[in-house]
Amino acid sequence: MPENIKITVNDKENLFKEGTSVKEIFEEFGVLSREIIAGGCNGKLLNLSDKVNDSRVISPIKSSSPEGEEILRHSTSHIMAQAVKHLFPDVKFAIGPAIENGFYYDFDLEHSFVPEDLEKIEKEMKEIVKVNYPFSKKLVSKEEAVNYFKEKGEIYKLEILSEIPDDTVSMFTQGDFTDLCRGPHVPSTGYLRNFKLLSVAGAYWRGDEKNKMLQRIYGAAFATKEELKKYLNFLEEAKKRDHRKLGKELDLFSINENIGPGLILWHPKGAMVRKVIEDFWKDEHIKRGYQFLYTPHIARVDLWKISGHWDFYKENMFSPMEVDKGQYMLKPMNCPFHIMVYKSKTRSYRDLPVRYAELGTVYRYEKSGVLHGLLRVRGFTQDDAHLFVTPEQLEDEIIGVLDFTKHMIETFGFDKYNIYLSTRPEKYVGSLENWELATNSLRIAVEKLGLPYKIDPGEGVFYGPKIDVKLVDALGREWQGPTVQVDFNLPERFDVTYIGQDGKAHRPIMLHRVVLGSMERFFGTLIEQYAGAFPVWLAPVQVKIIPIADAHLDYAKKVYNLLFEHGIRVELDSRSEKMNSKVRDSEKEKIPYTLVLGNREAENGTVSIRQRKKGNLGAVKLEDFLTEILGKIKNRTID
RNA sequence: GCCGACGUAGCUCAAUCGGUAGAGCAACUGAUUUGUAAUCAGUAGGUUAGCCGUUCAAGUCGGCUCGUCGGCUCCA
Repeated sequence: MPENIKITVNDKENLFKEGTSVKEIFEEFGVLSREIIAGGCNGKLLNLSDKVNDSRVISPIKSSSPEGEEILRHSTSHIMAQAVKHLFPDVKFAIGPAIENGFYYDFDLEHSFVPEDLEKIEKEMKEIVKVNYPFSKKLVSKEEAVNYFKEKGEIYKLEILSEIPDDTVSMFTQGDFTDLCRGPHVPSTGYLRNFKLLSVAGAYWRGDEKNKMLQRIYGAAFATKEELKKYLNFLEEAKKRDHRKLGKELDLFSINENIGPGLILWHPKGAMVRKVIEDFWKDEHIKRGYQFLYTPHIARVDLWKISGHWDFYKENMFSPMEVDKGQYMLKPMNCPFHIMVYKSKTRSYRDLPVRYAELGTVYRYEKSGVLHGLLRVRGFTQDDAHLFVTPEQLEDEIIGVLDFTKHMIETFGFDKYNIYLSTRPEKYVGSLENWELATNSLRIAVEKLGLPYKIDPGEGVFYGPKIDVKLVDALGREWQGPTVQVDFNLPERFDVTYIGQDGKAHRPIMLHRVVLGSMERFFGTLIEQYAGAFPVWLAPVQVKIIPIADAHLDYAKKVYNLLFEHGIRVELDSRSEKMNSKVRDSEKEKIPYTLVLGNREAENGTVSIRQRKKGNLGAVKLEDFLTEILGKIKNRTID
């Protein structure tokens, strides 16, 4: 006969039936963790499925497993809510989930939180931790919960409750604070020690801009002090990689108030990097059978009416300008222009696929609050191309584009990016058959190339399925970069055709694609990828020559001329400064190679190489250095 | 666009209770000629984002505008 056995949970003795699983015990208390340690059993880890047959003290480990962290973070959001309630009794609560690296909670409160409030809240949270309130779970009827929150005036909780279909709901209480919550939670507030409140931001209730804007407090929370420290350190390091900061420090680009927000000035150094990228981009396009176009920046409103942009995209376009009684608009896209080139004569199936590429500068009126350095701007140059293909060619062309994209990402050394395949949304144009064909082609292409991807179901644009590559910035935020999009819409609108073997007109399928995204966004993520220390082939200045004294200027000029003649981007620092000072400047400019030249070098025909971050590497023959650096440039070596 | 914070010399920052806007670096001039991350001295640099207001007096307090930052929303 199974007997009741005593098990200590949350410092209280409880009776359980023999053979109860660890999972059941924790569910009872609303406490769950993947790895569970049982104190009193020699520190042996118990699995959730283990049965308990003797008296034990059970508590969840402070786990760094994903589930454990989520529970920890969610629990931390509860004690933040409790702390806020203590300090601001009028507060109304919305939601407070765990997120990557931490948590947030949305509050409705008259008073606007200021940074000092975060400190106070954090202090109060530490008090709550100190008291070590147990988290206790209680199942109540929905009606009971409604009454509870109605009395407290918690309108947001009531709204959530009204959407829960179940008859019973669970409530979690720690100390004087009770929240509607599915759980699970850690056993008690004492488990939550490694957290930090980071920022306060506005957020619409339910993420809908028609709703009231609430105040959201973000925090970080980890299982261990080390992990929290590591994360806070990461945030500090990320600030140093910020392309906006580096753009200023390295004199790459600027944005001028008088010119306008979101409009980029490329300074000489930034423009040089862009030139290198563009040259490479163009060469690769020629290799892959593309033809280049140049098209205007403005077009009559009529064009945008045909394309549909006037009806569906107007709020994102700069206002029309009056010219000779007609209206012109800045282009937000290049596609209609490319279509017009295609349509400039009758096309045969023999001409297909047609691949038109252009570094096309477009202007989009982005809302002021979304602008972000180089990563979200109002004027930018897409490395655009449009392909006109037959249905039979679709798959091969998509593979070609994705292979191209992969080649670019690898050459530029990106190691952080995510690929998404977006499928048919509810509202769409084109035939189901074509959607099927295109979606499959995209899937086959991405799989053939061995690229890991995720599916975004229903997230495709109305005119066709697409694959997006999202580049990741220093803080881990995603920015859409390369993309290939199938378009069933524009060929219809513009009545694009080709004459088939049967002598009849057919509708080609159109592909839009960018392999970098835009020059601005790509450059921004590139700066963050390398923290401004570009590989030699991309560096705006590849070599800095530092003569030790004026006496060495002649030799320095000789070295300079030789490198310059070989197309190396070289600068000679002939200022009357100390060598140490010039070395420091060169290092701060993140120049890959610094050559220090004095008597020894001049006599032996050598150069003393100082490599970025590595320090002095000693002297080598000038010719040997030339060979090495030319090799690295040619191979686009990534250090 | 929305919520909040912020805006001082080219850059990084200071300026107590509202009482003459300062420093370092950079720039310029001169001296210095140096062996791997800052040579010394001097000079110049400002309508404190802009406008309006309160006040004897505004970088500082209030209002509006512009811009930036963090989010939200948006992102053909």
